[in-house]
Amino acid sequence: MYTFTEENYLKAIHFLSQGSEKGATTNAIAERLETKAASVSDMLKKLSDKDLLIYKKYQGVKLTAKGKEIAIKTVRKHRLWEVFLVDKLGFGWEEVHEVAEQLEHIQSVKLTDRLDSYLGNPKYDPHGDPIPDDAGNFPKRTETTLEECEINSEVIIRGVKDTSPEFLRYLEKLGIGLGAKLMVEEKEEFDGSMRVKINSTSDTSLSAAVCTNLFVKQL
Amino acid sequence: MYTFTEENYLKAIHFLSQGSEKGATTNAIAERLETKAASVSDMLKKLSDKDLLIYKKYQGVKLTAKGKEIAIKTVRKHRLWEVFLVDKLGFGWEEVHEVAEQLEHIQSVKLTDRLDSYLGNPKYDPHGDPIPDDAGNFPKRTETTLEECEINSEVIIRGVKDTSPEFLRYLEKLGIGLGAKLMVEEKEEFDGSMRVKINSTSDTSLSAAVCTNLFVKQL
DNA sequence: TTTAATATTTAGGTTTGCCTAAAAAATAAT
DNA sequence: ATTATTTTTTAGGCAAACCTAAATATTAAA
Repeated sequence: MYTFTEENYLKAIHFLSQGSEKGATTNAIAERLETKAASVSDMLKKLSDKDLLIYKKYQGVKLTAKGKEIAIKTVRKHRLWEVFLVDKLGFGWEEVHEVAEQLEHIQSVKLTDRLDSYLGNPKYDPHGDPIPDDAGNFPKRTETTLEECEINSEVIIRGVKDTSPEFLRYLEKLGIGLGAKLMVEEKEEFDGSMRVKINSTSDTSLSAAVCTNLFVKQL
Repeated sequence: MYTFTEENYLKAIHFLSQGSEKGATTNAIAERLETKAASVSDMLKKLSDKDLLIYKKYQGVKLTAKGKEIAIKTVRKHRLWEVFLVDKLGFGWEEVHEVAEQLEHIQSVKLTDRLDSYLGNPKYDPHGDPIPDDAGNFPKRTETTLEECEINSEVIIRGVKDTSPEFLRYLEKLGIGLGAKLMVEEKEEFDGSMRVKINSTSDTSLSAAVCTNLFVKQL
């Protein structure tokens, strides 16, 4: 029905529109898709003709209901496949994205639905990102970051904001994975770093850069 | 590394070269890929430039070692995914081909290998077709068809020559699946049909068209 | 063996998605 | 408010993979 490229554009625009009212800009889309602004302009015209987005020259774009639906369906597939790769095939959470970028374009409603139930209808992917259901609804999400936590609070790692392999590998090295328990022991005003105990064992100092990228649930 | 289209051409040529010494003809490739002969000519030139096949005008084509390797790797992925769909997700054997046509192009050696062992290193796909191993070697195969069997012989269904959904659904209706046991009770000289008992229960007459398309193993 | 039929290739054209370079619009700075 | 900068769009082109129509080879038939 839709090409890989079209789905990728819709997914990027969906992501970039999160929060902002104005939608996504040409340049931002180009950067995210690692292509040139001129190519994006081209493509926006085509997607607009297909009623997948609203496009007025120089004014950025917003997805239509149809465009949003396709974007969310693609995200759903991406995240379900990530769960599959980690839970069933034993991949590390830092190596699933690339493969899921391919698998997300497989067209078969039946496949997606069966996969979903085969995996036990997971609500979050291996990075803690929410998986929309069949109807496109995202599960609610605790969006507290570690940075916001008080001294002496105990928290469970629920997700990461930055999902780059570099960051994920660093967390791996620290022994911080989804579900890990952290105990906040100290907060350094000077640089925003925090001293935490990980899974009741090792003591580590986490930079502010790390703390702001960790979603947690208070215990 | 290679496009979907390239992989599909190589797979088609590999299939059409089975047995015949002369390789595949332009028309046969066009028919199999549901495209036009002119498009095939175009593509053969390109694949030849990439040293994936040997092409001399008007003389048909043969795959090079490299081309053959890609074709077999694609077949391997296709068949592994078919096993996944049937064994893990409960798809019917007549509906997996279409989805596997998409999944076979996913590029990730790790994925293929992990999938293989997750499925228990299967030797045959849901239609009884052999799955090449990591190195591209096909498991040996009993290529007896039901048609060749004598009266009173007992056989197990091992595969189908025709894998069209129509045929597979008809078999389903007859209660004939992979592993089913057949007892040959009668052979009709007139039209080549055979009267068989299926799984020690129902008695049915199978047309010659059906018999020639069933691979069996003698008990 | 010459003609007829079939198979294959060439020529020229389309669409998709990308590019660079240049023009135009929008935003920021003086 | 005019200039400078940045953003976006247009113009013109390219490669992949397809198409139709016409030309050329090959094979089969008379």
